[in-house]
Order: sequence, then structure tokens, then C-alpha cells
Amino acid sequence: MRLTSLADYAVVMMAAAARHPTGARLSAGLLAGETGVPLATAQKLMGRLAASGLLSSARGSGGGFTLAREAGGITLADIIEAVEGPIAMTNCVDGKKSDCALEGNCRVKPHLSIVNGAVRGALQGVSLASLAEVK
Amino acid sequence: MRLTSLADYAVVMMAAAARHPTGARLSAGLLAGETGVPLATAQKLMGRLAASGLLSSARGSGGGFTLAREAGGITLADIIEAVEGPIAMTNCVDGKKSDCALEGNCRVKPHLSIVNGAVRGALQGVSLASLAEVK
DNA sequence: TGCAATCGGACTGAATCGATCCGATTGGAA
DNA sequence: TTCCAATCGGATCGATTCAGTCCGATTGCA
Repeated sequence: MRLTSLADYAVVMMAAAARHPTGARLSAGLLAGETGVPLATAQKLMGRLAASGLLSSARGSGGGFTLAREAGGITLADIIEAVEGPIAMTNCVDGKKSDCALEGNCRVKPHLSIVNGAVRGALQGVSLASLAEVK
Repeated sequence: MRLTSLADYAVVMMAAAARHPTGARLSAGLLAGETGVPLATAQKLMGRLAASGLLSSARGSGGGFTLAREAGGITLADIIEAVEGPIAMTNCVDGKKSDCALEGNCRVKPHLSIVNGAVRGALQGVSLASLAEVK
């Protein structure tokens, strides 16, 4: 019931990125310096965020990253899913691979789906734009 | 962003326990059999649930567990916290030990507290009684 | 055409998870 | 009263995943 450090870092870095002018090329090193996240880890994270379509990446000298969408269109749920994989409270919620002994007739499962939806909703209700605002 | 298997099992076992008559002595073996959770793991789990005050335990022959409170007064948040520890999305939310490089002036932190509250609220909104209902 | 800067994927150590085993405690039967 | 069986409780062990580091691939610029 807690985020991994990676996801935590990713949120902070995305918020930092959102404070830069739209379209500016941001290198991993720049954001690492601004956030305090170790450079190598920042590279790994941004690569994963780019692979998920939240960032656009450009290779080579002068390359870097930019937000793939405007900050208002990116949610906490997007960032967390990019780093940690699908948001699912239990492994029987997100389908197929359910090695649960109760299998099909688990009475708890339908309720967990509701909870899962509520949690996900809370995460989708927070946009990156609101995270980037100065407090 | 996903429960550990232990917490998952704990929810299922508590739901199973809630379907028994109030005050009945339930052994770990009985509930393990009903839920399909490995016996040894079930013992460990129920011990942790008892330590957190959700179950009352009695040792010795004829001992076992009973719900410490009525099912309506136990929430998903209670069960998850008993098994996984405090619910906190990031380690800067639950106080003290924040080795975050941004320390005091992190602009993201206040928003994360809100998110954390929302998630926790979703978990507190589901009582064990509703989980135990037949679908 | 070569160089420097940057992204992208593979590898390694560490922490936590999940499961198992054995000792401690209690109630009941002989 | 004494012994035995049943049950909880804590300590131990292997496996999975996490977090971090390193090196190769790619691109633009001088």
C-alpha cells in the first residue's frame, strides 16, 4: 500500500519537467540536478516514462525529453502505471493470471474491484498540472 | 500500487471469519481450509492480525481466534495496515524519516498528502461486513 | 568525418516478501 | 495430579523484486 521509490521519484521529476516552458528539451541530467534524484536512476526512469508515452525522447547530442502531452492531460495514475505497471490492488483484479485457490467463486473479489476503482479514481483525479503548481 | 499477497490473504481470511457466528472460536487451520491459504502462512497472518487488535487469540487446546470487534467496525484499511504497516503512499507522508533530497521545500509533497488521504478514505469506506456478504 | 553528448538496455547487490520450521502455552483426559 | 494433544507465537531460510550502476547504440554539431 505504498509507492516504490522509483514511482515516487518519477512523480517529482515529472512535476519538475512540467514547470519548464512547453516544448523545451530537458536532459536527464538537468532534471536530476533539479530534483536531487541520482543521475543514473533518473535516466532509467525517464526512459521508462518515454516508453510509456508520457515523454517524447530525442537521442544524440542536443537530445532530451519533453512532455508528450500537456501537463493537464497527465494524471498521477499515468505516471504510476508507467513505472510500476498496471494499478491493481490484487492479482485477481487485472485478469487472467489468478492462481487464487478460490478461483471463480471468491466472494471478496467483486468488492475488491470496487475498491480498486476507487483508488484508481483518486489517482486519476490529480493532474500533473496541479502537482507542478507552487504551493 | 498493489497489495502484497499477505494482505490479500488477510482480507480473504477475515471475510471468511466474519461469516461464522459471532464469538465462535476459529482455529487457523479451519480458516486455512476454507480459504485455501497455506496453513503455516495463515497462522502467521492471524498472529499479526491479533497483534494489531483485530482478532482476539486464545492459546492452548481448544483455543483459536475471534473477531475483536463486530464486522461492521472493521475496515479494509484496518486489515491492510495490520499486515503491511501504516498506509502511506510515500515515505515523506508519514513523517520523520524523510531522506528526500528536496526535504522541506518539496512542491509535490502537499499534493501527495491529499492523494494519500483519498486512497485511505477509499479503503476505510469498505467494512468487513460488506466484504463478507454473499455476492 | 570525427567527436561529444545523450538515450537505451543489460548487469549486479540489497532489501523485502513469502513460506517453513520448531519451541511455548494452554486445556482436557486418564 | 499428571501427561498428552492441540494451538498460538517467534525465529529462520530461500526467492522474488527493487534500486542502483555500468557500458553500448544513436544522433547532432563542429
